Amino acid sequence: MKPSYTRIKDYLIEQIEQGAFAPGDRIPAENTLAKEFGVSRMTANKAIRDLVHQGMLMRRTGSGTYVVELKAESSLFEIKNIADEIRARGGVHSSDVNRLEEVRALGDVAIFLGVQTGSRVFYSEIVHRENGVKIQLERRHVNPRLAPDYLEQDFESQTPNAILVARYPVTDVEHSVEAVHPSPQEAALLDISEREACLKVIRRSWSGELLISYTQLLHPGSRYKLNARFHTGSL
Amino acid sequence: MKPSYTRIKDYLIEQIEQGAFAPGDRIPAENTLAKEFGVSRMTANKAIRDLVHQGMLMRRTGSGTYVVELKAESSLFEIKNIADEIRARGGVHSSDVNRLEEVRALGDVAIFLGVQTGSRVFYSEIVHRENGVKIQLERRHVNPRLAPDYLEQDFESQTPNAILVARYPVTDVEHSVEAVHPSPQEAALLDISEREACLKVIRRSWSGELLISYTQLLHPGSRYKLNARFHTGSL
DNA sequence: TAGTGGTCTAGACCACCCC
DNA sequence: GGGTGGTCTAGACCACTAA
Repeated sequence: MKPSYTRIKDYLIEQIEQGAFAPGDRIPAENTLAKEFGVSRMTANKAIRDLVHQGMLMRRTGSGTYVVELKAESSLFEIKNIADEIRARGGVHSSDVNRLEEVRALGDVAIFLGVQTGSRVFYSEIVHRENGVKIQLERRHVNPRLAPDYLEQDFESQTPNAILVARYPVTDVEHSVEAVHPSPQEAALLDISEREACLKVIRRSWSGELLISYTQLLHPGSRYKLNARFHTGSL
Repeated sequence: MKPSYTRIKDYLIEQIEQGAFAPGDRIPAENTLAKEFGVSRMTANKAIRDLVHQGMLMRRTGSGTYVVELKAESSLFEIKNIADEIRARGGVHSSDVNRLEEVRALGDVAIFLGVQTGSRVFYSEIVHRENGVKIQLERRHVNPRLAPDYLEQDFESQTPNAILVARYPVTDVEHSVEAVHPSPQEAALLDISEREACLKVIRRSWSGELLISYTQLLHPGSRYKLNARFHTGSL
């Protein structure tokens, strides 16, 4: 038998998801809910308390219990691709494929991709725009064994990330983040000054033991901010 | 008049901090605590529930309530303090306490700390050095209710982070990262040019639902890089 | 002043864990 | 079987908010 507070929780969640209780709205009082569901006030209290704890509701003594306003928390460090991230913010994503070819892995790239220096790897270079504004230069090296047809994909309609993630479940990601100034080439690609501070993110992703890709992301400092939130506790 | 469940909470926190209840230990049962403190079981329950929610205790139905094992820092983006980070690299950490005072929370600070605009909060401003080189300007606002003696700590021997983490298990962290140029004041504090790209990290940390601190970290781009690795899969 | 959440009581029954 | 937490009741008093 399910605890009876779950009936109240489920009801509230449903109303909120359907929009019957919109963000900022006040929900029925503890006493009201208790009466309607035929339980004691402490039981209604537990249902509400759980949802407050979950971040869905907030309470004000003497005033009422309210549906929390949407938190604008955008993408974290997770494997979300930039197109989704932009759409989630309500923006329009577009991109230009600048280069798409097979290259020889040299230096850092070979080391980080874990292949022999000089071996052939796939390379894509794409500029991503949010509402027409260039916000990311993505340069990606892909292990060709894992995605033999990588170069034949349609990158105008899908991002490289989406293509790879669809095929290989990403189990590990490593990031390094630093502030740099762009090279003249990079500045030109992003239409910014060489003087502008940029956020450079280097990402390596694995599927199990396999290193899938090595990616450099360059963002104009004035146009982009990274967000990440972690929950590490036991609740 | 303080609610009576706080007496039980305070007692438990004290015992845990003093080591009387060590990680992994079972604490007295709800009934026992209720009897000893002369309250009803529901009241003892609320005290325990709060500490579970805060991540300090964990419960097992039918077995008991246990002190949570301290999770050593996950190697993520986490709560590692910069002194440990530097030492882990084999470097020598030192720091200068630049400011240490009570200030009024204004604007962003009040919003992000979740306190009333104009209310008093603790503020510390510290420059951290690795092998003598300045690599981080740390500006931290602390919720005074959570650490009333914050300003009396010895920040030359401990970092603010270490002090706070020792007291409150951090369950949630939120970061935002961007590339910026330093203000003239910031440049002076870090001995860098105003032209240098800097990594600006804003971090908020929670213990359960309590917002502990709001911290701004500024790093010279040429001297610092952030690293993070996540394991996300089931593989 | 009426309504709301915050706290509290003194019981109760149950499922679960461990002995 | 005895102890533990999970849930639940039917009341209660209080501080705070809003009208």
